[in-house]
Amino acid sequence: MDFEENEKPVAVSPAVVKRLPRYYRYLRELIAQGRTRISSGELSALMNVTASQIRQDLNCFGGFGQQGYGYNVSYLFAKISEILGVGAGFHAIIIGAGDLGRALVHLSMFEKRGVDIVAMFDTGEGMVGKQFAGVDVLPLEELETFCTGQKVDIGVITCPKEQVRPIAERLVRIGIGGLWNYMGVELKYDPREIAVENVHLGDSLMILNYKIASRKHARQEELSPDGDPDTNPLDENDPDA
Amino acid sequence: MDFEENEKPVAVSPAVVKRLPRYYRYLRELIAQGRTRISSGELSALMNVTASQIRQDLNCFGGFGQQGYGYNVSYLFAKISEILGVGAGFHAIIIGAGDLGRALVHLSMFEKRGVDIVAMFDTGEGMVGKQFAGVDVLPLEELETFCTGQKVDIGVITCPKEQVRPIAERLVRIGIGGLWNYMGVELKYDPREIAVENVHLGDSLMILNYKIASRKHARQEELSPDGDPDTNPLDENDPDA
DNA sequence: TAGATTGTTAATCGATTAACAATC
DNA sequence: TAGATTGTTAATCGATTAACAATC
Repeated sequence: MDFEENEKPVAVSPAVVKRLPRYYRYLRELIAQGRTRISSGELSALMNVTASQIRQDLNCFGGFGQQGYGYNVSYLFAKISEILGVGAGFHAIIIGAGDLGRALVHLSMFEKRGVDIVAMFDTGEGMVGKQFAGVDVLPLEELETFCTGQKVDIGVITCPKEQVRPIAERLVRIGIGGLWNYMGVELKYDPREIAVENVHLGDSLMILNYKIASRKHARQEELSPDGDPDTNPLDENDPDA
Repeated sequence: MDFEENEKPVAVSPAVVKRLPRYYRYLRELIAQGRTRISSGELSALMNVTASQIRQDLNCFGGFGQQGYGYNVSYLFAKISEILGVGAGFHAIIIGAGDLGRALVHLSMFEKRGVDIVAMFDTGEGMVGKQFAGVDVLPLEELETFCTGQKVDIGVITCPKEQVRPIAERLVRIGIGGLWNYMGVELKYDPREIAVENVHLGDSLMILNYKIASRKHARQEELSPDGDPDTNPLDENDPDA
């Protein structure tokens, strides 16, 4: 339970939160396969994490299992879905109808997770008035009018870098629930005021670069004799990272 | 240096590696501003991390600073760039010329980080032969021919989910350096065989969802003065479900 | 009941922060 | 030199894993 006896909410550690979507994916897959029941041991083998971690993680939110039985797959999936706000009926708008914004609106990601894209916004003459995946592109000036006329929870930021901060500011003023920021511009808001999730694609590319470059170095080391058998061989099994 | 005296490579912790791209961005910005010198203390204030962590992180790779002076910004930037493989002249191909692939090829991300996109691949009649951002879309059958005829380091995977595993397999066989996987399909390879970096956009959206949803619950807690202290409701974070 | 497996506490491990001696 | 600030070791904190009693 994430409430102590005095009913004060206890923050779930970020490490745990980061793992939740992965549980969600695996459980969805298990349901698709018709599994009705699974133990932490079986799930651990499947996901390459310890059974202990699975039980510990799930117990941050409540006792979802049953001793001697394991977990009921659909019940557990329902619980995790609920925790992750799937089915909360969140509405999103996309700011920027450029390549990235248009790619996002076409992906099934949002609807698969119960998030409804209700509008896109752009300044460019070329884009305003068009439709992508059935979503209208509205002029940026109408942002406030639109958002007061209808519930909007998430602002997806894909506009040019220079506009990121002013637009974030406008969305905060509107009282939107969260920002999904793709532009690599760092936004500093009090998390109690607005939730921010940054997608740093460039950072991810750099990390891949690093892995490739460092593997090359390691290889070159391998070739030179010195090879000492009792080294631990870069043992990184983290499939997700 | 990440080599000990005996020249054995010591694995840098994933926590440190994840932070490197952020240092890279801040240093690039400092250079743009004309800064020539910075101390760990100043950088820590700027980046909102401890000075201790900055010094600790940088020292995994070598002594880049100077006591009593701090760090030379361009030197440090050059070092981090090198560690991250910027300027290593990596070549990338994009598998899948759908919305996502086309969005990626248009972003300046790759060239800004010294990675060259040398081709896109697709099966669809509609796409093969077209050009996006000056990059040709080739038929998927030519994957092997193309990659043996020219150095390719990175495969960006944006093709349909069902094709992800077979295509990854082909790229591994070709001996490509790393995969940048956007499709949320988990790939399990020995990191010594191929580097894999997964971009789970759906997971990121879920985490944002979680933050928004849990903030709402916290708010509601604030409002209700004090719940019944000794109830153990399995589900108090279930106002809407 | 006996076997299985959770929920949970305790032990271990890793990562972050603090402190300070080295040194520019 | 004196002041500043690194590089590095030691202390703290948090997260993961192991162990086991509770219990289905």
